[in-house]
Amino acid sequence: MAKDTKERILAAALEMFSRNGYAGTNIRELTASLGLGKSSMYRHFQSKEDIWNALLDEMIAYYAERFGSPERLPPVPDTPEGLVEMTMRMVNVTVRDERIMMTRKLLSIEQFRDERARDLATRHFLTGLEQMFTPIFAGMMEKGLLRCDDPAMLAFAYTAPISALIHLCDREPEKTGEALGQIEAFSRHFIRAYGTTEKG
Amino acid sequence: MAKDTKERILAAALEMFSRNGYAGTNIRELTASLGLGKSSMYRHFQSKEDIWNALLDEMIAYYAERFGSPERLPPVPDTPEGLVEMTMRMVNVTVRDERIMMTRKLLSIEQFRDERARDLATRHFLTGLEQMFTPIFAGMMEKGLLRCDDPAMLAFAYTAPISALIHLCDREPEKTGEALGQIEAFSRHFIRAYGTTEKG
DNA sequence: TTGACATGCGACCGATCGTTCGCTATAATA
DNA sequence: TATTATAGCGAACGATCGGTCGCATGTCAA
Repeated sequence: MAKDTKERILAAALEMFSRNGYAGTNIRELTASLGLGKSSMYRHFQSKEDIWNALLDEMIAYYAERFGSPERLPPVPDTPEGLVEMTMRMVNVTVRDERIMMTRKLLSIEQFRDERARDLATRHFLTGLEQMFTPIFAGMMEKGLLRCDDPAMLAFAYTAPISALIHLCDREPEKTGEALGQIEAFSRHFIRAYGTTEKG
Repeated sequence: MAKDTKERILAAALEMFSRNGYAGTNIRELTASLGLGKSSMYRHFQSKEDIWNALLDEMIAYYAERFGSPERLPPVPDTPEGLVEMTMRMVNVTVRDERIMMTRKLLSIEQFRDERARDLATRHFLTGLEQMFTPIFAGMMEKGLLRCDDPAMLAFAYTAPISALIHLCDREPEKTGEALGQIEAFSRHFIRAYGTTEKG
């Protein structure tokens, strides 16, 4: 029961922090949204800032588990179209998953205030995707699916535009469908530009 | 004197909002940073939110004047290297200019809370750069400097990675030098990938 | 049954928030 | 000069903030 409440508080904190920011969130609202008294929160956390730190711990651990482990790497596609499919599968998850979306929004809001949030933001928005796609592109080059080039540079050139459109989905959810279409179009464009065969 | 104070308040608001967010800023600190009494602010603005709205007005007008007008478009480069030079010139300005940097940070923080901030964020981070580079790339294609392709797609593929690295500079200013190097490297890579000649 | 512990609650605390008030000094207008 | 508007100030207001306190309840081991 206690453990459950603690997790529910963290979930509510993620939700409210990602909407209103840390400073814009008060614990009365937060606990009330769980049908909990204001003071009961202090049975589980020492302070508001303690919630923040615990939430960051959780986000960092979640990211490491979900995106950081090497064995979690998606397989190298066998065809150019396989890259598109893999990309769209990943993007669809990352855009629709409420928890991941709230995490991105929270990091956007708090990246300048907290050092750990700053580091996690860089990983979420930039280096993480790049590091994930570098070995994939290296593999595709070995298979002769992509022209030989610096795989890290290609990974950056591929993931940064996709990341920009994911941000657009966070900011303007009503454009999600349109953005997903743009991502797919960009992915095919990318293959046309860097691929070895003429047919996309 | 009055006009001057009003502008100084707006400047201080941009500075503090971009550091601590709207909710994380209090007017006592804000006015104190100007050597002004707490209550004097209300001679110039009706409320804290009024400051916010006036600041947004200013940011929107500033963006339109500085980046929105067609006559402000940079000329089409005559060589591939000219694109790199033009890019680095623009990026250097946009990364070092305190006001533009604070505007980006503010938009990152407040994009989910305010509709006008949301729209301006999309323009700042995505569509603005794209629209600026689309005619440039179209011109470079006409000049035979780039392979014929969809200039809008190329503009997106070019500006989104640069935008991502500009965000990195905002988030981790100590990496600015490194990021500028990466932008230049990416720019040359882009020309190698899409250009018509072999030499970068 | 009893004692200890965990978990919940409402009342309350001091601090801080945005904001208003009454007052003064200055500068422009008549 | 007399008047009026402007712009500054500190004190104080009510509301809300994060956080504490004492108490009630439920669970479970002894």
